[in-house]
Amino acid sequence: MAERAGVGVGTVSRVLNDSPGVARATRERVRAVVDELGYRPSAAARRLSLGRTMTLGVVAPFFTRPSVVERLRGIDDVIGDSHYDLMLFNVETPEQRAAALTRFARPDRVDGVIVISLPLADAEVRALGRDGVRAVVVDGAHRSLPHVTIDDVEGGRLATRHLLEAGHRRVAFVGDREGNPFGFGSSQRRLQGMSEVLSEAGLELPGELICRGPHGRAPAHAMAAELLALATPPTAIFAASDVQALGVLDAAAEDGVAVPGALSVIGFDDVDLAGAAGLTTVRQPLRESGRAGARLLLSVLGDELATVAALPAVHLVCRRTVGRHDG
Amino acid sequence: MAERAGVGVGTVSRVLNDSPGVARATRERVRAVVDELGYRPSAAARRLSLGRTMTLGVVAPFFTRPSVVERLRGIDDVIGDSHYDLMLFNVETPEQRAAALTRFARPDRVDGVIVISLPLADAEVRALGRDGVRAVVVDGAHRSLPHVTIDDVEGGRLATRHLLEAGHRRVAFVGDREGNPFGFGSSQRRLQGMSEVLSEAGLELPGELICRGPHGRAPAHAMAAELLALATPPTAIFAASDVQALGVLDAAAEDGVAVPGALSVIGFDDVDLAGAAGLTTVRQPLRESGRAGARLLLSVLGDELATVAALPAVHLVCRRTVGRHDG
DNA sequence: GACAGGGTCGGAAGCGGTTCCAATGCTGCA
DNA sequence: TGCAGCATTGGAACCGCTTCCGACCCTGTC
Repeated sequence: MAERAGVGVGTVSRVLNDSPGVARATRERVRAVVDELGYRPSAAARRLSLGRTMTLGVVAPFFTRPSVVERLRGIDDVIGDSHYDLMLFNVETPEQRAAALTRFARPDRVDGVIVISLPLADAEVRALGRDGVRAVVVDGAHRSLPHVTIDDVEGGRLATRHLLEAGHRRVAFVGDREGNPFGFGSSQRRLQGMSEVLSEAGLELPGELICRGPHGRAPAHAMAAELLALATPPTAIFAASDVQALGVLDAAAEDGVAVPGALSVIGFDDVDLAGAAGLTTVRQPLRESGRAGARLLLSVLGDELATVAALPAVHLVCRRTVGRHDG
Repeated sequence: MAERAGVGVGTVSRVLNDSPGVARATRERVRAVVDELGYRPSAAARRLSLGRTMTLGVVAPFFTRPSVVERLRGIDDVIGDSHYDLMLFNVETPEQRAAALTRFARPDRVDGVIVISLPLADAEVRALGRDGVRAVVVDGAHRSLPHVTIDDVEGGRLATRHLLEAGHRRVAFVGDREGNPFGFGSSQRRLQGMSEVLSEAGLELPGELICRGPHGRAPAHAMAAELLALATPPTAIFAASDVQALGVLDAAAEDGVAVPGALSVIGFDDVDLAGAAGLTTVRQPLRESGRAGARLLLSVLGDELATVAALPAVHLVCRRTVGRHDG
């Protein structure tokens, strides 16, 4: 913006930023020249000068999980309406995980990050704080970080009670491996809710009925196949996610086990896939959690006074994969 | 990086960028100090100085279409391994569409953009060129832009032939509205393939069997309901996307029309949902198209000599929604 | 021994904004 | 009429990096 408007650089800057202290006439003249020239200030220069990037990052085990996509939608709902740009960092390997924190989540790139489904170590959180990168966690928690989570334990209870009410007594669990670097404490907590309900009902949960492995449809398929091959196979399986429930369904189909006739299956999340597959599941507010996380980050950054509304509670969505069992 | 290493700023820069002209001893000394101090150069300053952002943008009607998510996966596969950051811009309204081009796709934010499923006007392409923002198009085409597309017409033929071979003679089409600002020439081209095959077979395609409306499951549901309410309803429906096919399935379920007994349905894309719903569909290489688009952009930017491999051709995936019709 | 020329290196300028401070012009009041 | 004080404005300094140019040191050559 050559000072073709006949004013100083300072004045142009003030006009563009709606800063006070510019006479109305001047302001209008500058504006006229600005859109006559189609002038757009350089975001790059602005970032350097301001020391803020006006960019927010999302770090997530991204495309491998439909639940994450749904959360991203929620995040975009909010960020899209703000003045921030949205940057993505996908994590699928330990190297990427490290890179996300050391190279991507830095103040010269982003003002803040939303971390999805990734447990953060204390040292990592400290590093973030030291660098001045604000962070919030979605589907996870850290003592010193704002976070949004759902009641996974309750979700586990809901699912299990539903199975029990349908008459099942021998139910198995298929979930994520504990303590993996990309984990999912959530899987473990869902199992916990399950255990609670089971033991309240005076039922056993033998180790052979607890399967944990890598996330994904195929691994779940394999685990379910083992369950079905047991001398006394379970009559119902609770999967810690819909994707895994689909894997269980695959195994049942392969073995010719009727669902819900011979085997009942219940999932968790209620992603689109679950609806299409007619899967009974525990619904968690995925998109809303993304929105809440984004709002949280904006408010931490001081950009929004907005209150972050409470998330809807988890609840059961009954479809066609749970049937009565009278044993 | 205070010049604690006892060298000038120029030297530090040269070391960090592996530029020549630095004595090996000096280079090593600087490197030592760098990681002793945990020093990281500021991306913001670098961008300003370089005049490049080392950031790539994706502009897409993002979260509303699972096919787009799949393409994004492919894009991330490639960009994640490059030196570029990935920025996202979601388009769902005409305002967002305009903003994407005037505010987001600018040289101070991104070096290049991948435009997905959005038809670009000549003026828009010119503006991009003038600003020096490189662009490639995925699922779309523009005379003067590199692009990756599949053979939609052939896909339409494939689907229709399959239906014809199953004995159907009265088949309908459910697709996207023509010429919408977020369109999808692809829908139209798929219809074209359908028409070709139909007329080669000496069959009619009356206007009442061609339904076009907004993209999405619900609108497709509504359109299919109208088709089913016809005096002589179609015995098969070709939907221009899986999402729309799902909507057709919804309508059938609502009306108690058996699929594939009384109605056959075939979709397009083969997204996860299709598999879960047992939908017969035409598979297009979504993820690969994302990868190809990203490679194309990198090569346009001169960052990659990589050849962009040809995409696999579209082909039929037969599942459970197409049945024989003997009329 | 003087000098040309290559290898290294230091640091000023420049990228394009924001912001702070000083300068200017007016207004109102004593 | 003189001056304090506010509104407005211009522009230097600065953000942290890259790059270009000039300086310096050494070597080899005649």
